[in-house]
Amino acid sequence: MNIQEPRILLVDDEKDIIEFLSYNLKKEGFLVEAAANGKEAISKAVSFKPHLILLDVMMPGMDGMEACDELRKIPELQKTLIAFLTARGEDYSQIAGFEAGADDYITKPVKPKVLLSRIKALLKRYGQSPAENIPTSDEQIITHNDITIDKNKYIVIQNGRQMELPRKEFELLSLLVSKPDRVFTRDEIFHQIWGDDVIVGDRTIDVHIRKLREKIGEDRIKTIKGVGYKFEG
Amino acid sequence: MNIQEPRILLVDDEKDIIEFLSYNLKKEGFLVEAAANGKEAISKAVSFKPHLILLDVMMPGMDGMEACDELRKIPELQKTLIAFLTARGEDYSQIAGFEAGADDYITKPVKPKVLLSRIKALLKRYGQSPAENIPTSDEQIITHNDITIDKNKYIVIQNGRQMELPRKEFELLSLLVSKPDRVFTRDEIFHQIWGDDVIVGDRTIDVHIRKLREKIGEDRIKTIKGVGYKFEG
DNA sequence: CCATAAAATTAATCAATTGTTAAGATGTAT
DNA sequence: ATACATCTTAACAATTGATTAATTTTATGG
Repeated sequence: MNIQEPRILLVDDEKDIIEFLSYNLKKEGFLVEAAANGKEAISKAVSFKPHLILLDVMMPGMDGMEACDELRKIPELQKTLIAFLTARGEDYSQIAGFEAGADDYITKPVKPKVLLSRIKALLKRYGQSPAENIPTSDEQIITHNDITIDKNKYIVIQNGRQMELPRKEFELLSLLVSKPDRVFTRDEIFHQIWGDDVIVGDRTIDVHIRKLREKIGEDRIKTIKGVGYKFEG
Repeated sequence: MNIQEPRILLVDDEKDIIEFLSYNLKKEGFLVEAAANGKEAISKAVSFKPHLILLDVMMPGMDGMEACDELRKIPELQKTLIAFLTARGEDYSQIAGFEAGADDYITKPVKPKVLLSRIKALLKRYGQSPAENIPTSDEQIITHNDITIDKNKYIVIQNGRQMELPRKEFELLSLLVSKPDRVFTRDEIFHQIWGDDVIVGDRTIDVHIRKLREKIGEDRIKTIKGVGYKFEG
């Protein structure tokens, strides 16, 4: 059986609460990440792909309800559960309308035991077995928009067109696509693909980038001058 | 639980005050060390690596402002918060300009409760609290009001509009936005962005500031003449 | 209110980084 | 061994970004 810990994303602006919850959840074997506000929550949710998001309703900036709205719009998070954390006695009137987006409510303060049973119930109820459709981190197949990279077969598929890339080009592309939009510095790239002790000239990377651009399209890999390259989604 | 207490370095030449503050802070669970003058402050800061330094402005020998200047040049203390302690009614004229480098002001005499809430607010605001242990992913995102800076993607988002800034401009903006309303002296800016050994003319910073203002709006970066710049929230 | 130093502005110049191309080196399969 | 693919390098071009220089504007203390 493919046992993988359920991933939980905590979103709360109060560090104390994050810490408290985090400690208790980790102790139970959950993988936990935290975000301090709505924006952070969204970006972390995308990368972390949690099974469950515990979302504080009242937060500065983008609050929990807005955040929930945004989260619900993200395709990859369609099956992700969202539970609202509300302070006891908090004005329910505005929250009520948002029942729609939330899978559960949990009132703070909450005892660890209660929290855990609620979470387990939630995960069980919706049969959210991680292996189902949520890509795991060590996945051998990376897909992003029109591009799919199969590290096992060593092939790249773009719009159904299958390509075989030379090793270096393949590794370079895999690296960039593994974190779309993230900038990889030249140093990082050297370190990842050539290793620490191989020394190659400055222009080597450019040439590989050049060939990749020829093959997958000129505008997919963006240069950030003085910094590095990134793959654009 | 493995919580690491925040470390606070007190710098004041009056023993009474040190004792008074020290007692109150320790009672709240902070780790406290003391120094009686600027030089001592610097050497203790290096070894103690405090999260926060409470710095008396008026001291014999190297005074608080000088000390602050020196402290800001030490790379390991880049994230350290510095709050000035000023005697009520102290000649503000010279201090005013020296908002530079300080993250907060506290006027003496100060009631323990007030001091504590100020300290907690500071630590919370800049996320230097002990709860920092929570594993953060490799995302470095600074958000302040309408502006979000994503260092991984090397982009700035303002009201949903995404911009790509050249390296120096990006770094300069990141620096200023990292501590809104805090004044950064030109010296500090040079140290942080150009490093110690690069020498460039005086007007270089102005030009970069100019370009930033063109891009993010004229009134976001404020000039404090004779001192430096700050990003306004 | 003026004198003065600091900062803003603008355009021009300079510097650094990356792009491009082709050739040669290295490796690999038949 | 030969042919082919891949990787790297070198030389130069192109581009972008950073800095300076010259001038005007602004802020501040006397």
